[in-house]
Amino acid sequence: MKNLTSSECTGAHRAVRDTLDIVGGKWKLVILTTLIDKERRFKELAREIGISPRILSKELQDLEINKLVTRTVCDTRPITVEYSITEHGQTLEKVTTALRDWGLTHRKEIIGTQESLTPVTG
Amino acid sequence: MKNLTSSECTGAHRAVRDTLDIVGGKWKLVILTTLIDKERRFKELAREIGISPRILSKELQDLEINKLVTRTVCDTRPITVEYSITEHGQTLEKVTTALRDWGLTHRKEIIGTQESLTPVTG
DNA sequence: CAGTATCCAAAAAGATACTG
DNA sequence: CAGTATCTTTTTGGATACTG
Repeated sequence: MKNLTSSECTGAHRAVRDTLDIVGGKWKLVILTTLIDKERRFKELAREIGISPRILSKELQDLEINKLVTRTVCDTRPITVEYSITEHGQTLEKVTTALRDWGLTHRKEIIGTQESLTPVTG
Repeated sequence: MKNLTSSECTGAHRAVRDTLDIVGGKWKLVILTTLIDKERRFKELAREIGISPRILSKELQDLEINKLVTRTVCDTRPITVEYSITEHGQTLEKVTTALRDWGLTHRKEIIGTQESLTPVTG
């Protein structure tokens, strides 16, 4: 048997890190899962998820660079912009599911065992 | 019909956020995947993954609070402390796998399409 | 050895006013 | 409306010296 720690894991570690770098922030998955429902305009997103325009703008740019959302300028008056999730963005579903399932499992594990402490989230 | 954005998604969003809060930092999954191989002492971990003692200490405390690792003081001279991954910690494997798989997929998607930009990680 | 204390840098997030 | 500019705060990570 071999030493997994830094041989076989090298590529795996990087891949895991990649994913976390891309969708691991506070807003990325919130935005994406919101867009799964249906496309939104900039301000709709801002309102619905409660995020300031500066942050939202940055997050959407990041997502667009990684081809997870598309940005479409609509020729209206005034101009509106629609953001949609891409097919590639939708491949994150397995990730989201895994995160959600484990989160639920963890709540049971932690809350079932010790009640007063707050090891979870906030 | 109902407004999915903040009704049906509430629990799911929270669960996803929980997981990211718990293992989403720079080191948590690195530490855990290292410990899957075999248990380590404090300084071994510090050396192997290249992390400063202050950060490592904090990360291990977080992990212990969430029952992902156990801390065992060994009655040696001088004292040594061993950290091991728990069974609960090992249930993160599905999460890690999902993150890794998507990271690999994403590299193909991005690198296959556009070569010069660096939308991935660093 | 295992960890804490102190100090510091960088990144992430947020409030808010402003522009085309 | 869709953003950007500016400023501030919070969080995160890190170097390093020190203690039991």
